[in-house]
Amino acid sequence: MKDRNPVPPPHPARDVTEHVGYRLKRSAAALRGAMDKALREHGLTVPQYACLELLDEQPGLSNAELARGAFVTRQSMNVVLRGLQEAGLVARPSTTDHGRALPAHLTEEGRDRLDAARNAVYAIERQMIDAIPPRRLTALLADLDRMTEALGG
Amino acid sequence: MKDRNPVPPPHPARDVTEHVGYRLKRSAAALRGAMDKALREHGLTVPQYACLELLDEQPGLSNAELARGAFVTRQSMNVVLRGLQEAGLVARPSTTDHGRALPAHLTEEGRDRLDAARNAVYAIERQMIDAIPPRRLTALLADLDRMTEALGG
DNA sequence: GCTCGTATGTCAAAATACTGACATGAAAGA
DNA sequence: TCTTTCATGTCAGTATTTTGACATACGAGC
Repeated sequence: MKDRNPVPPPHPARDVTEHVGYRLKRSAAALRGAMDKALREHGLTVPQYACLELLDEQPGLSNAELARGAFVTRQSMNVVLRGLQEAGLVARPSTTDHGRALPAHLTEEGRDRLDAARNAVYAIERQMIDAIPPRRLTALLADLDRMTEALGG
Repeated sequence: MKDRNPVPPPHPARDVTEHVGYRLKRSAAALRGAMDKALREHGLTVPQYACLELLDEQPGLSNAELARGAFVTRQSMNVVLRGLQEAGLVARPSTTDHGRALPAHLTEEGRDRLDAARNAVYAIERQMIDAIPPRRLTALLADLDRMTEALGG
């Protein structure tokens, strides 16, 4: 019978639910759930919304760039992009004169749909912000960034 | 031609990458990626690891309880649980004398595998913790909790 | 010119997760 | 007791995401 190998926890915690990773995942899951629900009324999924938002800010992004911006693989974003094109929200040329990357951009309808959905998403963002002391918002963002960078994200 | 409907952002931000939701998702994605990579060497997926960790701490949890603890649906956890049972890491009675919930528990091999994988996961946890000022760790956890609760998570 | 390395778009297949649905078991209330 | 309500386990189907692979296109270095 082998002995168990008790690993000292990274910080004082009585159980896994007190670990940073667990809390982070829980918050992300709550956010995802709230966004799923809110965006469903606008006929959009979370990756679709993320794609529209990125394109609104940076028209001409390629599929690979959108994938990195939305934290999914190129292949997943490709599927998302096809759906958005089929829905008439995004347009993309079939060829390009330089390189392989095909620059995507929003259509008029895409912008309208994004504007409508943004209200719902911003309401969620506000819920999160209002839940924490205003003084700590910048610190929170900075800490999230530091963790992300430490993980090579 | 319709006018666009500019929605005032929830807090001063030049672009979406400065929104709380975006940062949160990015951190969670980085964590997920790091855990995926680390756990692959131990032949485990993230949901599988989460399941083992929950069962180590609370033996006898049912499928539904594990699902809630790992932030997935009952159906998804059912697949995970089947895989772990097939791999001999988890055991579950086929019947029970009271109720429908079937209490799961780790096997000897399951505990060994968990102990091995925990080292890798704790190293990641430590990377995150070391990246932020020690004084802010408690505040960070509290803020994450407040956001989660605000979102009904 | 040529090769090597890197980045991109896309196809195919598998893995993973979800929604919808149904039957079972237990607790609470009329 | 009977009914209602709720939680659970599980099946089926669908949707989503990932891994693996390949061809293409550019730039750096020789």
